[in-house]
Amino acid sequence: MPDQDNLDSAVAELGWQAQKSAATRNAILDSAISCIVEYGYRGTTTTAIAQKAGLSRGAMLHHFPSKLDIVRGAVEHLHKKRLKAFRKAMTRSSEGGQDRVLLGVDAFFDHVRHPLFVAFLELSVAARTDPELAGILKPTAEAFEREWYQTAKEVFPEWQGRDEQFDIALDLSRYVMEGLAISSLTHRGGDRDRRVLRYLADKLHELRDA
Amino acid sequence: MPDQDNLDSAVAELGWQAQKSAATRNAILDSAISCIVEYGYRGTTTTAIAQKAGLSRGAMLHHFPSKLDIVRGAVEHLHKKRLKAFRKAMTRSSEGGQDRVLLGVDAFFDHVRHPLFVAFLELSVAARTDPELAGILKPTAEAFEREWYQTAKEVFPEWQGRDEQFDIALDLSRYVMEGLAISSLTHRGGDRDRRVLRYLADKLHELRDA
DNA sequence: ATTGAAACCGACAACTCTGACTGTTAGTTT
DNA sequence: AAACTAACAGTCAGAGTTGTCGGTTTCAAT
Repeated sequence: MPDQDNLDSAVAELGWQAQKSAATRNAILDSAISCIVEYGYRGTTTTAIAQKAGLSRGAMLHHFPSKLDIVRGAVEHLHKKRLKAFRKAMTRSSEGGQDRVLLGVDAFFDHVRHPLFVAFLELSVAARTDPELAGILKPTAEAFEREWYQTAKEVFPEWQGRDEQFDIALDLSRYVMEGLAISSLTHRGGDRDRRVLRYLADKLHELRDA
Repeated sequence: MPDQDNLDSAVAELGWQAQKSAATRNAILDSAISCIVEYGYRGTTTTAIAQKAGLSRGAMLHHFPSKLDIVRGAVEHLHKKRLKAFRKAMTRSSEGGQDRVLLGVDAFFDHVRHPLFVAFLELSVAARTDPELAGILKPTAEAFEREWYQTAKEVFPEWQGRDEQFDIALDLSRYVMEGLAISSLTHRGGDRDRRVLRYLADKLHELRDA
């Protein structure tokens, strides 16, 4: 056991190599997600990932033996990042003492316009015609949904006892948001989008109070 | 002018070759759309299109010199088919004398679960990272949206004078439906989806009557 | 019937991506 | 200090995709 607790505990605990390895792995996974956003899932090549991560293909294939290994890691990586970002945005919005519903809607809207959601959308669509990817994505996506639901329930405790309304509110919000997100891929609806969001917030209020 | 109006007017007007050419082109475009649904846009190869259309690659490339030409044709083809199917479903639903809103919601829901919508979704997502495809798809998608809106207005004349409510109703329906469609790619929500649709129909009634 | 054009077929070269391989440098252990 | 392991780089062959090209069959017109 190398237990010379003196200077850099991270170095001491992991060693330089292990630390560098972890950093490189992170860089690769970040690069993979970035490539998925920039080139699409099927357009993402190992060459591009390595290049954007700043190392050679050979080096990358040392950390992840095959492309599918990278994908596995990237999906997991994305899942964690997305959940963290969602939780952060939601709790932050719930702290502003004003209209919690409205803040939540805005935060959610930001969430589906974030590159991380684009990456997820890209993966979801690709998984439809790629069984291997589907096998990787499906469990993670289901886990995300469960944790997402749990988070929402924690952040909005004032809905307690209104379970059915809360479920409808969540589902409705989610579908509107995601529909909005994919529609914004082709068309740029500014005012009409805002109007729908306002209407949505209005209905959420009703669901909570009525 | 070969005007021997005797038996087959189509043959007489077009000639066997022209007729066969048109039929083959249709088969190719149908095959292309089918491949997009089955293999995804980036996974669609000219080999697969030709095979599914039942002719050789060489023959296909006689009708469409390049893959991009096929894509152009397929996008246009898809646009027409989708609009026709939508109009048909909507007018049919409006004829059933019962709850027109509910029938419309069901028809719309069927529409976004149809393979043609899947193909459109596939193209939309691919276009995000493919400028050439985007250049082809964007004008067509915009045209579809305009004609879709027009159709809806014709089919539901009882909303006349309630333009703002009607716009909200349409946008809301569309986003919920499309969000529902992409969510169904990963998860299979049966009851909860139905509940949201019921809620949606309820709100559409409100928008119309209130 | 023969000539021309259009539909159709198969083979080919150029390109790209992936995974496997060999070699090199840097850090760790004894 | 030596043996060992991990990180990294570059090259290679194989598979797949696209577009081009020459050749064959089928229809139309003179």
